[in-house]
Amino acid sequence: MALRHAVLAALLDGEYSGYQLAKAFDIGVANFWHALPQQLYAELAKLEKEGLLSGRQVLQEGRPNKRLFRVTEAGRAELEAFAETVAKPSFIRDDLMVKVQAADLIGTAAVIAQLEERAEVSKGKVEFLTELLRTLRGGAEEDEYLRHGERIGPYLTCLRGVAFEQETRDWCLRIAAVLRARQENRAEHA
Amino acid sequence: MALRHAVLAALLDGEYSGYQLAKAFDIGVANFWHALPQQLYAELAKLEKEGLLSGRQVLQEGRPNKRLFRVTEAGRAELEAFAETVAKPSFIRDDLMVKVQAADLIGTAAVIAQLEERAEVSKGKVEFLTELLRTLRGGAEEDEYLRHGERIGPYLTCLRGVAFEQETRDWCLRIAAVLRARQENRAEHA
DNA sequence: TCTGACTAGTCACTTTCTTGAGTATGATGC
DNA sequence: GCATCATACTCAAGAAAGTGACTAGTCAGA
Repeated sequence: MALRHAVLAALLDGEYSGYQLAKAFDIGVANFWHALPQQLYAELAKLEKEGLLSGRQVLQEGRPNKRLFRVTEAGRAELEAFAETVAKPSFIRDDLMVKVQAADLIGTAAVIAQLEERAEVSKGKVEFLTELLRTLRGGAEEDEYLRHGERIGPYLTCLRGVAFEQETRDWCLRIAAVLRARQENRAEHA
Repeated sequence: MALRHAVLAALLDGEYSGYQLAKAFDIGVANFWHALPQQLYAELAKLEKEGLLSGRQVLQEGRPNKRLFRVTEAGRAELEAFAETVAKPSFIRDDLMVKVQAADLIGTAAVIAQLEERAEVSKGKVEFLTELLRTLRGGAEEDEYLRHGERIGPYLTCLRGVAFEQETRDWCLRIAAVLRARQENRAEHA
């Protein structure tokens, strides 16, 4: 049971449909939790059945109807209890790093290309998240916002997201350069 | 199919038993792939059956016998093919960040304590990994090692691990301070 | 002498995740 | 005019991962 808490935490900020929640997971929540839309729909249904969320149907014209969910008092209590439990260590899985681990014993050309591609993606995310941070804090300075803003949770996780993506970008570029240099070096000595 | 490649990449550095592999996963591989011993044993068996690994029994005295595995030519080819496929985006899950996301709508005392605890853990990892890096590069300077070292894959992923843990530590301490300040602020105005 | 940690695994069960497809409507772009 | 994208989901099957318990001998320390 783990996704449930990520969903509850994401829904604290308002009423969302499964579809909107999936978007939110792509944008902000992705900084600390990865999940596919199908999982979210399933989890929402389960949480509603358990009374941690309440859903209501919203009829729409010109587009499909939707169900909006909000966290119930029981849901909030569940999160509260979760916050007290010991946190598991953070969990990472990254294909690209597996490839880098193997790098000198397999061909590196493809890996270099992928590192540079990932660096580009991360750069895009940094820009996007930086903009998102600006939006979240409104006109305020960061320090001011962190001291007196009402809802800083999403801002804080987003800060971490920016740092992570920045790190990713730097690392990818550095490693790509290292591998490229070795490739050239080998070519010279061949 | 994903753990298999992490296992193959980890085994490139020599012959390991399942038990040793589990250790390796705790130390270096944990920087990019998380897996439990039971999964590893199961995966080793599967990979052997498919011919990507070959295992041999080693009889021991004073302790249980063990099976050592090495990557076969087919295994290397599999990794080679894997390196060419597009890498999935990195996959993160972190309980602690879920708690921070919810932070201002639930009690923060426990979260602050956990942030500080995690910061300590990360500090320990930074120290450990920094030492590991020193060992890996022998007496050489980093630049020199990266240019001419024979096997730099594990070093490169380890570099990333250090950066990640350092980042984690900084973030945890900063967020803990922010949350603490808000707590005190509220107490004053109450 | 007993406890607990280390080595070296195995087995069974359950939950979770991923993959891939299907449904339906409206708007937007070429 | 057709294709594709956006909204808004649902379903099923299969692969992967996680949980917990169990075996069994050795060695070090209280």
